Amino acid sequence: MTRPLTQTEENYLKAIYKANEKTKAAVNTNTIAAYMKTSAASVTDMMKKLAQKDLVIYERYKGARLSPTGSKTATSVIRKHRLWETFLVQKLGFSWEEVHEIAEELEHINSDKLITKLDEYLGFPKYDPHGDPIPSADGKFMLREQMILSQLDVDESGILVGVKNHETSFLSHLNNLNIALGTSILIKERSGFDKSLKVSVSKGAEVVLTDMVAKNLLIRKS
Amino acid sequence: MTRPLTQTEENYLKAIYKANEKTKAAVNTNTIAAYMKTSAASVTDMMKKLAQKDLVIYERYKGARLSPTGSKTATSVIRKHRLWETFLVQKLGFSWEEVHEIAEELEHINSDKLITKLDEYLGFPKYDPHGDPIPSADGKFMLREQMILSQLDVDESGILVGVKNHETSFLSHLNNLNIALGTSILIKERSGFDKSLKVSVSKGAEVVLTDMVAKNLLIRKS
DNA sequence: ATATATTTTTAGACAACCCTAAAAATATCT
DNA sequence: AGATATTTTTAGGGTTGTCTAAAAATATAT
Repeated sequence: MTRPLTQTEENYLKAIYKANEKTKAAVNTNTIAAYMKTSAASVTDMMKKLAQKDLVIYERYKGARLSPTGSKTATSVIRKHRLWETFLVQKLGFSWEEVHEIAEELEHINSDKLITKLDEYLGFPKYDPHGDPIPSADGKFMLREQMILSQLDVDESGILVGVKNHETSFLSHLNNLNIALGTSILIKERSGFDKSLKVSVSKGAEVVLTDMVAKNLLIRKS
Repeated sequence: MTRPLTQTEENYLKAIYKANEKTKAAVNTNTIAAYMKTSAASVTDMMKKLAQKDLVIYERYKGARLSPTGSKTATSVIRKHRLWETFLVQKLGFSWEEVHEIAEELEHINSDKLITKLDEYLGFPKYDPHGDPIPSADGKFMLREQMILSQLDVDESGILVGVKNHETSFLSHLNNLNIALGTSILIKERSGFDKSLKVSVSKGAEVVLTDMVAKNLLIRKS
């Protein structure tokens, strides 16, 4: 009788997943606490519990990594999150900065059939409204060539395929600049002083992007 | 700082709502316990808590009724449940006996905007896939003339507009008989012995309905 | 390498929701 | 009305997930 995980447990797994996506090294207690906006003590408690359920590999004072099962679970939650975000934007007409919070709730709904049907209904999307890849049912991510806008040279151009920052304020800022997924961006000038870029957006309006913005834009060179 | 209700609290309110829909009288502790599949002791605890939050009017040993706020909340949860059921059937292609459980989870997602947009996406449906009325955002139900199939006389006919029983087994039974919402049913014969009915379905096949089935079919006379 | 700072764990406690068993209140029967 | 049966509440306790404060382990600095 393996009972389903609680939302909290799923969120811890997701936090660990996101924290070590690249490194695969063990994640600190404090790092998890920051992700979860909770205390280190609570994290320790939860790591013991998740380790006992074989979802996490945990050594005291050394941090935690996901077990294969834990990793599969985390990926499945991310899949659900991104499919729901896609639904909210494509079908219900939400804008990309509104959907994260709602999807944080929807991702915990428990029904494989629901997700299978939702995926089908959406036409098996490979990327969500922020350009993040949607893992397939067996946990595989679609990878793509991408680079950060700040790495482009003057006179080079790219198409926006993703964003590294998902905060509402950042996404709204892009809305104001008329920058969305698929928008083409051509670098016109780079300031030697603060690295800010003058770019032309969709072969039209010229706008200035601070380096802080440019660092968060993922593009495919065009 | 009114924090949102927990799923459990919402489910208790829904249970009280359903238990006294007609009578409006106070609901027994044991009745609520049966609905919630929990112990009477737990119900007493919860009633104290809900009374303290002004969601329920509760007198010890006398049972509970919903306060205006409690009633509004219960109605809103029912609205969400029925809209999600409609979505699952109409958009994702679920069959009517599969959707209740999933909607039990979806009904607790917290976003007014989500429900507003879902309602619009579905074309402001007035009835869910079981024929139950979907309350409007301000809590009003669309009422309709309806009667129970067993009340019809021989040679009278009606259109199925709802079902009183929502169990999977009952709904599957209707599927097997080719009876769905909108199906027209004409009474051909009534047995004097066990009140079973011989009916013709959609002006075609003749089938026999036991009284137990006929009692659970809501029809509009045609 | 020893002291200091940081990180992590343990200890003890609280809130939400659940339980069983016993006590109290109410209802029913004769 | 008195006895019995039923319903409801109280008492005491368990689990999950949270917290703060103190103790223990590890890392850093001089």
